[in-house]
Amino acid sequence: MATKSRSIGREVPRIGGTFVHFSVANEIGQRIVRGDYPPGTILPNEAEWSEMFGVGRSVVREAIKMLMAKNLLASRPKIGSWVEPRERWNLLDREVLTWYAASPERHTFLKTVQEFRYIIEPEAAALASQRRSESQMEAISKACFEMGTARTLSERTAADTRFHLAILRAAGNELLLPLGALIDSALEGLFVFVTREVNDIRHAQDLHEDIEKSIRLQRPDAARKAVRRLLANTDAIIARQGGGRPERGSG
Amino acid sequence: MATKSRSIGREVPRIGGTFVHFSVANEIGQRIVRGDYPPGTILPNEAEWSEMFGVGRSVVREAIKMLMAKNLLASRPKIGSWVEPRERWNLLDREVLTWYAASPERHTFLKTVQEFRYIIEPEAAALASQRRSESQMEAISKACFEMGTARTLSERTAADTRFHLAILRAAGNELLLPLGALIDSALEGLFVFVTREVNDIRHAQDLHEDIEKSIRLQRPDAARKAVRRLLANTDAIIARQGGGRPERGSG
DNA sequence: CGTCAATATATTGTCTGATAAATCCGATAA
DNA sequence: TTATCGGATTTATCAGACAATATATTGACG
Repeated sequence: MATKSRSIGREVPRIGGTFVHFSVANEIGQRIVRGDYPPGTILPNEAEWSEMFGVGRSVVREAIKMLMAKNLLASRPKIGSWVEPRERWNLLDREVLTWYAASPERHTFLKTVQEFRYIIEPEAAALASQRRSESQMEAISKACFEMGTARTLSERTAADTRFHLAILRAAGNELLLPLGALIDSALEGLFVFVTREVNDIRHAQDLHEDIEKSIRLQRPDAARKAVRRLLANTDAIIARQGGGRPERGSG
Repeated sequence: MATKSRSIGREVPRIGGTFVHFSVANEIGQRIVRGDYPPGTILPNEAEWSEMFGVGRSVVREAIKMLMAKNLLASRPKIGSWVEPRERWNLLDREVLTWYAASPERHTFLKTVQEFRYIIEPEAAALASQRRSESQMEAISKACFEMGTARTLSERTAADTRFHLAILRAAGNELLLPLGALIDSALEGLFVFVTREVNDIRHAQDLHEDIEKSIRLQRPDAARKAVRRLLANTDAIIARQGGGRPERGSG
């Protein structure tokens, strides 16, 4: 026997922490969202997963429980586990979003997220204009400033994320906070589209500063409109760079 | 010894299905959201939960994994499990919402949800006006009609929920679907406030029909405004009935 | 007496094996 | 043909063990 199970976890790519059940949940979750197992499909049973990944059954079970908590699947004795209909998925869950963003449908994902941002962010900015505390304003301004002085693209994206998150926070409605994950994955997904043209960067920065100013001056309506302009600009960049590649489905 | 563990599960109230780990997750999750264990608190360890609820350790672990998936807690060897900062909670998760709605802070919850609905629902209705298919329109109209003909209050609430859900669906953005849980718990929480006055019911029904009509006639702007009127009406009812009881915090 | 390193200890992480419960499916009988 | 019963499969749950890890204590050394 010897090193029978020493290769554990080599099969499944390690992700957060080094805990095996996380990796397993990640792997199975990703497969589901990616479409490997369409809704209604009966998944491999626990013993099969266990052997497939080279981990104990308890690990598989805990991973499955995590996915059940996100409504990606459900299970019953004698039946096994099956993928839930897409309607039931907790799409707004951070990890599910990440898996979606990494799936073949990432273009659809990006489009959907962008549209969703049009719903959320203008109102969030408007609320922030009315409610932001001084320290919240500072956080917003700081992130905006750091966007301008960032030296690398990823630094800029990080500051960009902080900026939008700070606005959500300042809006003073805690239900908005989980949507930070959304913006997070959106900006990350946008990364490839983002232009390096100096003029475009300058313009984008101006648009961000418009938002910052509106919130600072406590002008909800101006903030709303400024956010819409920023989103429209982003859409334009996506269309310009990614427009040549038609997606399957509704052309 | 004899019936040592025969009383299993009697300790913890059974909820969904009859599965013990669900009940345990429910109990612990509810306690956390309710505030029994404030963020940062180290929770009882697995052995203690196990004994406390009279269930096996694996059940406790699976329950904890479910709560970890909702970002309510995290854990490390030697440390134990601790409650995550509220900012990280997946507040938009169906079960978390349910626990929140049942907590002592349910009034705050209701206020927050109502405000959130102002952000989401007008835009959802506007999108639905533009995109609804015929069958989606049918679902909306049917729910609206059934609200009018409902004979009991709970029947009416059920139809009300179906109505708002159908609009979300018709909006054609899948990220909106998880928010159905939000509306669900909102209407359930509103139940106690809802008036039985015939005039009020008549008025509320008119407001719903305005929305239905706007979507049917594909008038986004009218739909948006109609939804805002409905929400304002709801707010007024809450204020009228619950206004006498001042909440702690910002009066 | 103070600082640093080794060690003890407590807790989760993981594995293994066994029993219980639930449900589907087929066989058997009316 | 139908209804009932039993077998088989899968998850649900329990139990006990060892591994990994991080805190806390303790001891040695300066």
